[in-house]
Amino acid sequence: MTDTPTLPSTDLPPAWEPAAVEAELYQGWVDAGYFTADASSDKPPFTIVLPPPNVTGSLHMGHALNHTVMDALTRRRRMQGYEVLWLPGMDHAGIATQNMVERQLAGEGLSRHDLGREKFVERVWDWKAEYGGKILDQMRRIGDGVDWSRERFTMDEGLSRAVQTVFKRLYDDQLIYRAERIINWCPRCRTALSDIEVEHSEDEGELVSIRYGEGENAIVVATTRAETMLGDTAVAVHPDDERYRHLVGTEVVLPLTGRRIPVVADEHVDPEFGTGAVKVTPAHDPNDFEIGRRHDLPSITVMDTTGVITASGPFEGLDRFEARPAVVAALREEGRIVAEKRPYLHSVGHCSRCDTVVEPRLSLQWWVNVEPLARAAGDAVRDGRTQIHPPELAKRYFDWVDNMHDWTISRQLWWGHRIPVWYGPNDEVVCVGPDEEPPSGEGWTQDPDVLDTWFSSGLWPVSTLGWPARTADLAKFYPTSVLSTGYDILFFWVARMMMFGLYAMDGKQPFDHVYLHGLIRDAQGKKMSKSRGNVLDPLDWLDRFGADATRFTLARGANPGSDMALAEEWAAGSRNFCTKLWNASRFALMNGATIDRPVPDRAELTDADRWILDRADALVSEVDGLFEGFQFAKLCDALYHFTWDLYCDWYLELAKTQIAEGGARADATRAVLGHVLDTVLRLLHPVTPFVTEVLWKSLTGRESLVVADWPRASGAPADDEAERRIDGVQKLITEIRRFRADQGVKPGQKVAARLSGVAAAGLSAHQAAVASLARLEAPGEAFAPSASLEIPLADGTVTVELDLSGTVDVAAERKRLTKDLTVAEKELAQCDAKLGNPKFTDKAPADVVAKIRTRRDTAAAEITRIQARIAALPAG
RNA sequence: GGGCGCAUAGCUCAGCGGGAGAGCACUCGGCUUACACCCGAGCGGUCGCAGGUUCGAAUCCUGCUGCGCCCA
Repeated sequence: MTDTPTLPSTDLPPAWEPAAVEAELYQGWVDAGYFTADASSDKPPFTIVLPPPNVTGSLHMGHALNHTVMDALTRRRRMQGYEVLWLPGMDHAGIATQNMVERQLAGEGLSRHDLGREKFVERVWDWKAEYGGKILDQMRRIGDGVDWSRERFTMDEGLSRAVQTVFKRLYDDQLIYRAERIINWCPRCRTALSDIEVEHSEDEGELVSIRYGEGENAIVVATTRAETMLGDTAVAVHPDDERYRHLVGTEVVLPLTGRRIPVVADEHVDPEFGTGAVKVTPAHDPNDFEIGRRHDLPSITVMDTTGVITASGPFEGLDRFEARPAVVAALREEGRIVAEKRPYLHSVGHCSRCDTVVEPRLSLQWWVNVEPLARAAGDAVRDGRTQIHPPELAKRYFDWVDNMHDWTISRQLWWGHRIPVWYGPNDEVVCVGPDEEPPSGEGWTQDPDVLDTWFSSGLWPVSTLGWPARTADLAKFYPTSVLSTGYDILFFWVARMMMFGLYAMDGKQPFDHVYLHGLIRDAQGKKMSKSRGNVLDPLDWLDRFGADATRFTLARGANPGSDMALAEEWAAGSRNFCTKLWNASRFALMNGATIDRPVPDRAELTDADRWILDRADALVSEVDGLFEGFQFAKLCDALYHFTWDLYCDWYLELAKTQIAEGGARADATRAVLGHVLDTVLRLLHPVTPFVTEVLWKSLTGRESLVVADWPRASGAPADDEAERRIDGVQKLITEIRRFRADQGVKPGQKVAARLSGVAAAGLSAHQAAVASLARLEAPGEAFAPSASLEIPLADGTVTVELDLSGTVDVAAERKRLTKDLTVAEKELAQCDAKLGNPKFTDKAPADVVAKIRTRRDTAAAEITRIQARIAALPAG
């Protein structure tokens, strides 16, 4: 072995410090125009529209995961030569934003009504200019390669035009209508909500049974919302229910009010539930509304829009939650309370924005008849135009779109797209398209309400590309390639975008693939929540571990269809990986790793060279397949394993001896080091763009990895013999290390050793490597072997005699051999059991039987060998 | 109430018909000339329970138990 050459320095700093360089790198990429898409390009398109975050939002772990996924997908496609458009933007988040600004006004002692509609909306725009869009800067920090020149906002002029266009078109197609129905009403936000903006939870309440009527005609009903009895207009029973048959058609007196209400028979009453009789409040319950419709009952609204009782009487002016016990108390005083069950667990709807208990309320609203739209949205997935990943979630999608209720789209807000409908003095209703003049003159007024935010964000995949205009962007980049989001947003995003995209684009689906990732949880798999105090902040991770480590952690946890647990240790591990890559690259560069010199012909290469090149080839194929299948966790694991366990732990170590040889061998090694590193950096770049960019520029001297080519497997057949010999080298080294550790030899201490059987095992060329990695030195004149070990390899057994210059720890050696013996005996027993079963040898495939025979023979030989070793050990 | 999913090493998760795996944690030994954010070695599992199918089951089927999610 020659002297170790002094290592040349590189231009890389000794440690990877992400915080120092990330912002500058990112700005460089933006300035270079790498992320700006060209609609006139000849390259095949690859498009992702960012599910627009709320203008009020800031980056949380869920976003960070989704952005990592989208950035990885787009960066890979860009390297593969696609014309990539990743389009960013935000939605105006009607309720959330209006709440935010109203809170701000409240601090000044004002309400929005003090300002008036026009001034209030101006104020919201001011708010947006000053505070909105924090998340856009956070996207830069995480490294999102989005096309900032195409950034959009749902309230932009162009997108507003799209909204008005589609509204008009749907209205003309009679798919938008106005109707008075029971809707979900948030008394705090004072607006209607759609079904999916209501979250149900099992809450404790009280089930009160109330007796209506007297004597023979008495009938008992139960309710958890006693205050609604003020609005009862009937009692309903099942038509076949013998208990109540005599009462159907009669009237009972409604307590507290003195009103007489009918007893009606209705098929939808469940006679098994409770007393089998239900109170009917058509203005405050969806089921009761339906009963009311069937029996032509009046609807009496007993609350105002803030949940305060309006029914005249002692309860007027009380909030619904004050009125509830007050009504019960009054009923009790009249002796009408038959039973009270408390606590009583039942499902209660809450506003998804503010958590206020939703009040079902009779209200005149605008609706979308979703039936034809939802059927088209289902069909696009059914016939494979759009694929959902993972496919298991398609079922959930179908369940939703196939059973979707009509969609309430009007919101009683000021911030949003105002409904383009004018009402005339003689009950005229006119829907106005974007290029039409609204009717003017005495008595004409525009509908005061705005549209659900999802109405505009449902148009996002088409409106951001310029629709309804036939733009070059729309022609080039629609349908989009992938929509990525959490599975919890399936109904919000995917369903609505599918419905509108298909409708607007005459049946052309808005995306080819839908990738649904899991939700982020804490280290124990618990949901993150402020109240639990287990929320992890991606910005904190970006500061402390860097963008690459944050991204790698998230991508590595992204197994399809399942949630991911996260903890700081995960991020620290990824940071360590980046550091490892950094140091390995520095080492390779110090040793002259290069891509400028081609890798020599196979015949000129060592086993180690061929082995690592073959493994790199396999890695490229594996990573490609995993990317195509959205298998982010697995591709990260594959890259991690290759980089750390193969490239660093073995190839770099083997390369040390090859470089020490000098001459052509060293030059060839430098080429292999460089080419494999180049491949790894390219493959890692979509997930960890920053560290790979710095290293790759240093390795290649080229402009940027962002626009480098994606690697391809060479297609050369793998050298199985080289692999078998490297396996042998690894086993030899590992066994010697194990023996040394068992014997308590210090890792750094060199041990004189004599190897025999190396040539027969085919490892003559690898003696220097074994000596180096197992810390062996050549036997000197005084060589006195005190221990020996036999290591069976594929092509022969190598015997290693070691001079431990002292006594051997016989107990440790016996323990080690005994353990090996136990393993071999277990193996033998298992194999014999199988081979002794004629059904196995008859029925199992021949290759399986042959494999078991080989294993049996190997185990038997091992047992013989180890038993001899144990017998030869000195006593004690 | 209806539907779906999950139960594998201390923790988080891969594996989904023929030799129980990874990361982290833990134990032991090391500043071995890229890296202590490291290196080397190791410990650790009747694969939830009970049946069934099969030559063979962590892997397929049925039931049970526990947990989670979605919808009503």
